[in-house]
Amino acid sequence: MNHPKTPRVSLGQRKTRQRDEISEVIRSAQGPLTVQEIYERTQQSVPGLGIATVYRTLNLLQEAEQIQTVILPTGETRYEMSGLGHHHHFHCRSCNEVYDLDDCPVTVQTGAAVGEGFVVETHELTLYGLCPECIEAA
Amino acid sequence: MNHPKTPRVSLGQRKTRQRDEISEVIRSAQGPLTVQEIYERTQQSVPGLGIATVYRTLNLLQEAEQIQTVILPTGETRYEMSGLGHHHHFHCRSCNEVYDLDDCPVTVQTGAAVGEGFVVETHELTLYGLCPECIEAA
DNA sequence: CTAAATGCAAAATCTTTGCAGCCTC
DNA sequence: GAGGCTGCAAAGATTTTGCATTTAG
Repeated sequence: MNHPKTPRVSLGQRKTRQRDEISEVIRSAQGPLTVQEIYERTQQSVPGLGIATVYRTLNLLQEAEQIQTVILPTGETRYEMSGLGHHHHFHCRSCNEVYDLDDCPVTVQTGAAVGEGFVVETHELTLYGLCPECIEAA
Repeated sequence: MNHPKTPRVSLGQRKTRQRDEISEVIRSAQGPLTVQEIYERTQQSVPGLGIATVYRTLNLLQEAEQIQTVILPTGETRYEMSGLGHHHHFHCRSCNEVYDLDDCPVTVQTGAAVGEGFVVETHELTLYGLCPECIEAA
């Protein structure tokens, strides 16, 4: 019996500086970030990192359910780590910063709010206003 | 004194079939429509109407505050007539149809939900689930 | 070494804009 | 008629993809 070269069936992904840094930037943020923010922040530790790599990595992390997309009612797309549980966001209209909310102020009276026959499974909420820093600065 | 030709200062916009139809399509919808939906529906009464005209008219109507943009948490941009008052939307995850809600199930406890120092001025809510037709079809 | 990951640039989307001809007013 | 409006096509903006090269394992 001969020794067939073990066919390396490596399905796993590789660990790279780029991916590590992109993950880290998202993980250490206090709220969801835009692609541009992620791109700019990763430049500091991994100069030359391409925007395509950011997009590719974001899609990967999303499929791996390590991060999730947050699309604000303004149309702005942002990314944050998943596993934060049910929560919503506060969007400061002055500095544009987005904060995570701990509480959910929504109580959905299933039929009432919509009309008979609708089944509400989930909801998305975004609050707008001014954050403490912008109020102070005003 | 001579008679200078009265300079026609017509700042107003003109009434055209295209604009009429785009307005009408939005006004007669039961919920916010996508650009494609508006485009397709107008083709029926005004064949040849270009997509650029749809975009231009949507921007016009928006500046005139006759319609407003609705961006769903999926990233889908839709348009609906304004003057509907404070309301939210129900998005059917099966047929993708969007319905207007009459009731607002959100009671924001200003400080509580966010933390001290935040001032909540407004909010956006989208409910997800199944509409009556899709439940029936299931 | 081998194949996955990267960076660059080209391609694919979606939306806006320039321009010649058309149509309101 | 004059100037706004339209349709077409080109230009932007954003995200994805192809490919040669680099790099992790």
